[in-house]
Amino acid sequence: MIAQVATDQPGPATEPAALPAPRRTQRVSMAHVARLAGVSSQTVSRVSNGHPGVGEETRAQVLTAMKQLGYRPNSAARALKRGEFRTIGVILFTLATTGNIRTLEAIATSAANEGYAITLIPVTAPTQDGVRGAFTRLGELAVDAVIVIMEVTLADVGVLPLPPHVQVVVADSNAGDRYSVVDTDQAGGTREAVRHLLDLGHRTVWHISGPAESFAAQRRARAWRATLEEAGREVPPLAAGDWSAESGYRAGLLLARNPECTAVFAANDQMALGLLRALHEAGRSVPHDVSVVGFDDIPEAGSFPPPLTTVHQDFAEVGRRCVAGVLRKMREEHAPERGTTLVPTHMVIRHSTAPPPTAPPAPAG
Amino acid sequence: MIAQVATDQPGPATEPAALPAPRRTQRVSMAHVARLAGVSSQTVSRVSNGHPGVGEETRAQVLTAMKQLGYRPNSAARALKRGEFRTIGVILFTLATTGNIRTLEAIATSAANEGYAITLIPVTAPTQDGVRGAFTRLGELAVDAVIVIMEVTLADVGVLPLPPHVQVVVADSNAGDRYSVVDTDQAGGTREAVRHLLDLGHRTVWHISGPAESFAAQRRARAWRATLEEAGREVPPLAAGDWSAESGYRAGLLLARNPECTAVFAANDQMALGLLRALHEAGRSVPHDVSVVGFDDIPEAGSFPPPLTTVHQDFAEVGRRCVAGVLRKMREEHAPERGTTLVPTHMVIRHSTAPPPTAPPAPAG
DNA sequence: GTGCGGAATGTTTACGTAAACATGTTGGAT
DNA sequence: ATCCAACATGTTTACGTAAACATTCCGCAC
Repeated sequence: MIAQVATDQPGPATEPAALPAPRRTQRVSMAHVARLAGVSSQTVSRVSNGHPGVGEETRAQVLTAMKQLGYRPNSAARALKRGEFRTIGVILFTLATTGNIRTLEAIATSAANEGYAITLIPVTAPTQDGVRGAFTRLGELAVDAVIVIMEVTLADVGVLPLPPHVQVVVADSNAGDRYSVVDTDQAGGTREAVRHLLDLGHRTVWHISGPAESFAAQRRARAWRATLEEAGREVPPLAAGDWSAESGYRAGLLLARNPECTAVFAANDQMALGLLRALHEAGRSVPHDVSVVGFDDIPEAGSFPPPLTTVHQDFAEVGRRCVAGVLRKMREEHAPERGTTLVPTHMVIRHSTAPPPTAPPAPAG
Repeated sequence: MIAQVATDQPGPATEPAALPAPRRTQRVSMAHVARLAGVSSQTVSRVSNGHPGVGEETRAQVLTAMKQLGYRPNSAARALKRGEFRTIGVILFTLATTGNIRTLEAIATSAANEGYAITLIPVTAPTQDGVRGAFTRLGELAVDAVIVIMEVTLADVGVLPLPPHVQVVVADSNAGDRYSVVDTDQAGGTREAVRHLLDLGHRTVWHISGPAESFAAQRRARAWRATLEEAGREVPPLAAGDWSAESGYRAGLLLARNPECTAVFAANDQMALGLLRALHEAGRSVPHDVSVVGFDDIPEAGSFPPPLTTVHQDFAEVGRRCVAGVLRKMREEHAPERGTTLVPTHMVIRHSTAPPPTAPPAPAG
């Protein structure tokens, strides 16, 4: 039963001349190491896991044998025995948006710090089938817990069909009543942005929103409206974008024609970029004629013409909290806690905002 | 031995009132399904894997039992038995660059199509320790093959310390003599870009390069130089950037002061954006005074002021080829093929390029 | 000297699945 | 009536690991 091996000792650069031996079954197992070291496989296991109760000399022998054979623990067997994979699945709909990417990166980093690996489960279509497919695969996947980055309202799904026994944390969603949700404080950030423009003396603030299906876009638009209403300002018609710079440009072309419009809050930096181009082409200077605020603070924002005032999101913190949350849930087993955790934002003021052309020194009336 | 279960039947919404039963061991196995369906576990296995030779009626019974118990195959056991995980590991150094992200996305998509999942292995530091750490984890990870996205020269590593029995494909590297490498045709794309500017009548082309450690940056810079030399043009001093828009801006401030400089090739679109801002601030109009070409064709490029002429990379194709390559290697076992596959680029001509101010109708002399 | 505790190591077993092999059952050809 | 395919299903076993339990050996207290 142990025979098969031999062939494969990964010795130092013994390039096999012509036909390499038939491979496949020749993984080195504890049994091989044990045989070579002249001990039982249990002892190898103990050494491999750093358990105490192994003699100094024996341990050294085993270590040598392991190195010599190039032994690698078999994670499948290990997972089977232990009942856990030390892996977190991440379900997301696209890697095309800045937010998702940065959240993913942060999740990967924090997970790595905790000794967990990340398995990516892309969902092709944001439909019931798409999600169901992802979760079906997921159910069979080597994963202990799942983080769903669900930035979009599902076309035809009310509830996520989650597999049993897998803990879930959702980033960027409104499912706080059903799952644990970690999200950026969209409302807070938006409020800051709008207030900043109002405080500069603008009568009101226009808005280019993200796509209607996006939770973040919805929340930013709602908070924009609410902030204006609270301040007793007129709420101008909303320009609907789709996150892309191109859509910001198109919205900007309209806005640029309206001399009333002196302050615009774009729901993300890319659309702000498109807006900037539209304003530039229309001959309206930023920030002298029109002030612009974005959202996200992408790395390029500081190099826009002109450098963009925007709302900075702490994606790293979102990632950290997602991982922490999911691990806590795993360990505590019970109490499938729900509710939403908000990660605060802060404004980065650069050169795309200024008082309006006819700057009234006191708050307008 | 089968006892443990019972507690957990995920029946339709039977919300347990107060304390949920102690969990952990109660995963539903084939044995449970078999018992409920009144068959042997082997029959369950056959149904689960869609093997033939199971009676219609029996199959239906088993299916019912599976649904009723919420059975999920245990991937650890499956992997252990089959000797494969149906998972590909992806090692990368950062998710901060457009190229990496888009390649990753493409890899994830193609892998999913092939029924493979993706495990992310971020390397924190591009040093020997960092890489070694990643590969150590990797060795214990549930992965059948690895794709390395190595866009950067390792500070202190000559050769990748790869674990045995794991097939590898490298994206974006110069390790073609050691591994299979899939890369964008950097040289071809650069040549096109430079020739485009030359053909418009510019005497020569300036270059803002990426960071020195980046393979792609190296290759783009080299091809730029080579193309100019082939055409017998003067090679202006190279401006070194670091991919960021900010660095493009800094380089642009210098370039803008030089009236000789009428055409610039930036090694990526972000730097081109910074350059655009610098030129704009310096009062030099694009494309009338200066022509600019970027590289990558990021989604925003079409919305730059002005829309950027750039070299489009087919990241999806890179991803597809990486996955295809690594799977082929796995299946064919033998012949660890090496060499580099190049994915072609194509130019996207927008509005940032035009003939030079003093447009000579014939090729300049 | 006897016995007992504890350290070092070995043996058994189970994790859940699926290949390989074994058994049983049916119906059609002879 | 008999026998043998062909099919449906059951039984055994192994994958590599690690917990639980068993054994051996030593030294020290009495």
